[in-house]
Amino acid sequence: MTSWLPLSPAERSVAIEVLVHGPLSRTELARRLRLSQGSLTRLTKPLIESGLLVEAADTGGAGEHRQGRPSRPLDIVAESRSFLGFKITADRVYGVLTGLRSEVTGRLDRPLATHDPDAVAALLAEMATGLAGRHPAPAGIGIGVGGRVRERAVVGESAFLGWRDVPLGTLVRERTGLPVVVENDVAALVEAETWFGAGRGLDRFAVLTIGAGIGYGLVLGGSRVPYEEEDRGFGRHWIIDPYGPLTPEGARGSATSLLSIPSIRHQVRAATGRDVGYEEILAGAAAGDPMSSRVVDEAARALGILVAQIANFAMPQKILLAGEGVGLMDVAGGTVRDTIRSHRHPLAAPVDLETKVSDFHDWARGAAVLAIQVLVLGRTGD
Amino acid sequence: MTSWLPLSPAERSVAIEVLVHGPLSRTELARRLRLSQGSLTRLTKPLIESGLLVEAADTGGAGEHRQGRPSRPLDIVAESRSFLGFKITADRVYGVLTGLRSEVTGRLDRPLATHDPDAVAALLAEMATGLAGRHPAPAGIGIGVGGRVRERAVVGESAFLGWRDVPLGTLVRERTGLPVVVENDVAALVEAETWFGAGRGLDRFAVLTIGAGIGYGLVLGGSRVPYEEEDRGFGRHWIIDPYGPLTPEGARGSATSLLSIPSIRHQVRAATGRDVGYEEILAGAAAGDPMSSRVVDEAARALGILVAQIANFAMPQKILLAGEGVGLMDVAGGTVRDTIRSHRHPLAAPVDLETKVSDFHDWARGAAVLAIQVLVLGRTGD
DNA sequence: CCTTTTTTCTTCCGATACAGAAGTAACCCG
DNA sequence: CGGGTTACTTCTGTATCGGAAGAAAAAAGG
Repeated sequence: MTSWLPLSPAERSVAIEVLVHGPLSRTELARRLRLSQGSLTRLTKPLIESGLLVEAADTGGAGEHRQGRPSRPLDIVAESRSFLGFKITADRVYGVLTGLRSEVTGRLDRPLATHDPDAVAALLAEMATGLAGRHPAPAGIGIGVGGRVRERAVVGESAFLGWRDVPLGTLVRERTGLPVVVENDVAALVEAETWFGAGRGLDRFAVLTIGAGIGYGLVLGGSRVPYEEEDRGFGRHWIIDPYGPLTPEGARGSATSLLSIPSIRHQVRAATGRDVGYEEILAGAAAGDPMSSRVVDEAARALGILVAQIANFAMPQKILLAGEGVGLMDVAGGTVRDTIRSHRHPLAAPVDLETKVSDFHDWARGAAVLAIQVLVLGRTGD
Repeated sequence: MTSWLPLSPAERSVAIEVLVHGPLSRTELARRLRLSQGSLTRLTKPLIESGLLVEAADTGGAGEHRQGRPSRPLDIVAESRSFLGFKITADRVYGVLTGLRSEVTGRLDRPLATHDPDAVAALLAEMATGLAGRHPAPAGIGIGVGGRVRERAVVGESAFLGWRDVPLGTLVRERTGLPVVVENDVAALVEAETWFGAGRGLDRFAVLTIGAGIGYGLVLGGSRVPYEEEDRGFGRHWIIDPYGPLTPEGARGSATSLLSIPSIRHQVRAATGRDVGYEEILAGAAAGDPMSSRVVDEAARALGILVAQIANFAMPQKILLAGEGVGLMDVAGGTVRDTIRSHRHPLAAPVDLETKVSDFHDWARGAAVLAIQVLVLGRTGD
């Protein structure tokens, strides 16, 4: 799995800086990377010749500079390569086609009829052909799976697919002829947000996902901290309230049983006997329905405690809430914020909390970013 | 505050590696620092000539090597420089004299009659003279203070001393003529443990101190994460059990009110009417006294929850419990460990927990380590 | 006891990459 | 049109590294 271009470490740092932080002039790059201007001329020359960078059209006439020779911002040729990203769920596969900046240029999703590894690989290959279409061949494929992934290639264990030691990377590579990177879905989303999203340029950054389960990722010094239990079941044993609700998933009063979408629906169903959708429960709480309000309020307090604990112990500069369940913040954001405050030291810096609703295509985009990192820029991973 | 020697970055990394990881041969150093053997000859030569390093006496005949030319381990000349470290408490000042490896070669403590900054500085200067004795002049002084410290020189705010913006570094430097580094006491202890203690060689490392208050420090990638509320009052707003005890210090059910030594004594006093010492309470719990057992047991569970949360969210490779209150682990270590387990994912890596009883001279030693880092090796700090 | 092997350390050389200085280019302003 | 200003390029000296080859120090083997 060799890198696209043989880049020296300094060249790579230039490429990453431009890729992540938009068009930058050589002088600005020299300042950021603490190199001399002369070095920047030397480093950028081969990158431009190889077609990875271009001198941007013009300063844009933004009136930024007053006098002197105008700067020549350099930009990544985002369209020069394309990447595929996939997210596999229990009953559906979501795929996106992106450029180097991880801008989505195509999306697709297909039902997943069987969990047989070969069939899944075949479906991915078929979707790859469909997505790539008449574009030039993509440079690589990233795949996000809920479960444990080893060496960015083998799915060690995935409960919802019933997989154990499935060499998904090899299976897909054989069918597409493209390099493949497989990673845990939460890990992929975290990396994507670190490079192109909320965590851009930060040193310490945390992501909490709310969906079918609770996911957590911590980024320190630009790289994600690996941990043993990264799996959908992460939050099942984070006990927030020992007297909290008991649901089919997770220990009593755990983050999963208080916050995950299935658990919230379970609680409402257990109390009312009706099967209500998540969005409907949120709407009910907003409208003042007592049963929904009680469950949503409890979830909001749990989320506040969780965020406060992350802020207290891991001390990230920013926390991102992502996933399908963050609509909770729209309905009960005030409760969440109040709870955070009451569980933080009054002198502590306020928590920089960002919310981002993400659908399954966003998860697929995260996987594509992983392919960009590994294949183009030669990041070997952890 | 210039560095002792003008070391190049590569030379500095060699010096630090030898300082922290004991005597090492050139070959071993080359392996660790990913340099060629030739470079190591070049880098070590001036360090040996300047007297900072020496070739250790012999391999020690440890029978380590089978054949071939025996290696020549290099070692820091620990005695070549000495350092002073001080810890200031409300009623007493503790001081130590150490070598480069932070080995203590002298200790002293004096009552603190007044909190007047000039008087404190004068006392420190007097103790410095007493400690240095007939040794050659120390290379620098480190001072640890509970409270906020700015730029490693000015005590921004210290509640127990009643100080605000006291330029302690300057005051002591003027009286001793030596370079001075001032830092928060917990921060200093954390740095010391990172370099020479439990956190040696680790990438992610957490320290939790139990004493008059609760302190916390997180080290990521070799450097400590700075945070706003670093102060004795850190744990006052970590709510562990909302229905927990209410004590004079800290919010109801906070880490401080459940775990700190004054709060534990307060709880026993409130229940029995007698003023009992901390050690006596621990002994009582061990002997089965119901009142002490109840308080100690609750504290142990709180500690377990705290450690589990740190492990869950900050994911350090090791957690060190330090301070005067860690005797709790001897009496109720089982409860602590059980609680940690129940608040962790079953698949999560077991928490590497180390306990270290520390007295006030250990805090002073931490401050001395800070002086070593800053003055000898030119670490500018954060 | 001398040679071979093995490992450590040193010496030397060439390649690389950097900073800094000086020069060139591009644009504004009067 | 020339000075001022800023961006970029070219050039050169230097620092630092890796790699090859050699010297040193010990064990192993005849």
